[in-house]
Amino acid sequence: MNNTQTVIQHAEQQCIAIGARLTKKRKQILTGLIESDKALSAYELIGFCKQRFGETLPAMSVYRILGFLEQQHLVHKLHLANKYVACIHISCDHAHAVPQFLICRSCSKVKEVSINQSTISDLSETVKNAGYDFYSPQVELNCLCESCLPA
Amino acid sequence: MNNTQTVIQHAEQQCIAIGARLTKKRKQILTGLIESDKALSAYELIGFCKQRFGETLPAMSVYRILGFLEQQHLVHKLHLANKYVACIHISCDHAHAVPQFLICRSCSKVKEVSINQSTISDLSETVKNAGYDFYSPQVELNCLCESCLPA
DNA sequence: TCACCAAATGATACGTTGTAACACATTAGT
DNA sequence: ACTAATGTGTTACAACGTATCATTTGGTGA
Repeated sequence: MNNTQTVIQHAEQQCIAIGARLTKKRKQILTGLIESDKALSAYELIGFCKQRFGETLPAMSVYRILGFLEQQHLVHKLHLANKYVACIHISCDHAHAVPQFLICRSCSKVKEVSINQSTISDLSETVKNAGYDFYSPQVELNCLCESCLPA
Repeated sequence: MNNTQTVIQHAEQQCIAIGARLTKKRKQILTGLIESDKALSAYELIGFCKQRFGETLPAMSVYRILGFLEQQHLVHKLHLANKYVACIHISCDHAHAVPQFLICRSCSKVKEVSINQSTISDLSETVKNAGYDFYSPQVELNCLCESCLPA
C-alpha cells in the first residue's frame, strides 16, 4: 500500500468520525492534490481526474468538492494563488496550528511550514493594535523555491 | 488645496524625477485609490472614473495604468483580494520597508501597517530555512476591521 | 513648424476563475 | 421499496485578466 492510500484512509476515517462521506469523486480530487507536490487550480484538477481516472468532472462539482474538503481540513485554499493543496497533517493526530505556506510563484510548489509561535504572536499583536481581528489566521508568502531560484 | 492634490503632486514629482509621465488618466486612477480609503478592483476603478470624470476607460488601459503605478511604487496590488490600494508613503521621503497589509474581508478596508522588524526577520529566517526566497516580500493578512467585527 | 518616433491609450477577442439556479442521481434509514 | 437528504450534473453567467493589433498623443530634432 503506497503512501497516498494511507493518507486517503486516514482522511476517510476522519470523515466517518463526524458522519461525513468521502465519496469516490472526493477521493479522486484529494488524490490529485496528494500526489502532486504542488498547488493545483480547480481546472487543473479537472484535467487530472480526466487523465488519471477518465472522469470528466464539471467545474461546479470540483469547487463543491474542494469546499467540502476544506471544511474537513483536508485541503487548504491558497488565496494568493487561487490554488489548492492537500494538508500535510492529514495523517497526524495533533491539532492544527495556524497554517503557513510558502508558495513558489514560478512553479506553484508549496511548502507548508511552521513559523515560530512567537512570530505568530507578534503578528496577532500587530493586528490587534490596528483594531483588526484575524478572519482566517493563515499566512501565505510569495516566494521562489530552490529549483526556481536564479542561479 | 486638499490632501489628494498634495499627494498627486508628490507623485508627479517622483515620476518626473525618473523621466516618467503621470498622465491625466494615470492621475485619475491614482485619485480614485487615494480618495477611497479601501481597496478597489480594476473594474471598480473603471466605475469611479466614469462617475467622477466622465471617462470611460477600457479594462486593458486600467490594468496597464495600475501596472505603471505599481512600478512607481505609488500603488500596491493586494493579491489576496485582487484589488489595489494607494501607497500611504507617497508623500514621505523615507524609503519603503516591507509592505504589510491588513485586509478586511467584509468591506475591503485596508490598513497598511508596520510589523516589527524582528518579526519580519523571523519570517525571512523561516523562508530561508525552507530553502525558499522571497519573491515579493509583502505580507497580507485576511482580517475583519473594527466596523465589521461581530458585536 | 513640421515630420517623426516613442510612449500611451483604445478596441476586440479571448482565457481563467468562480458562482447561481435548477435538474437529476445516489445514498441511508425506515 | 419509499422517502428525505445528500451529492452531482447542466447551463448560463459574472468578474478578473491578458494577447494582439490599431490608434492617438507628446516630445524631439531637422
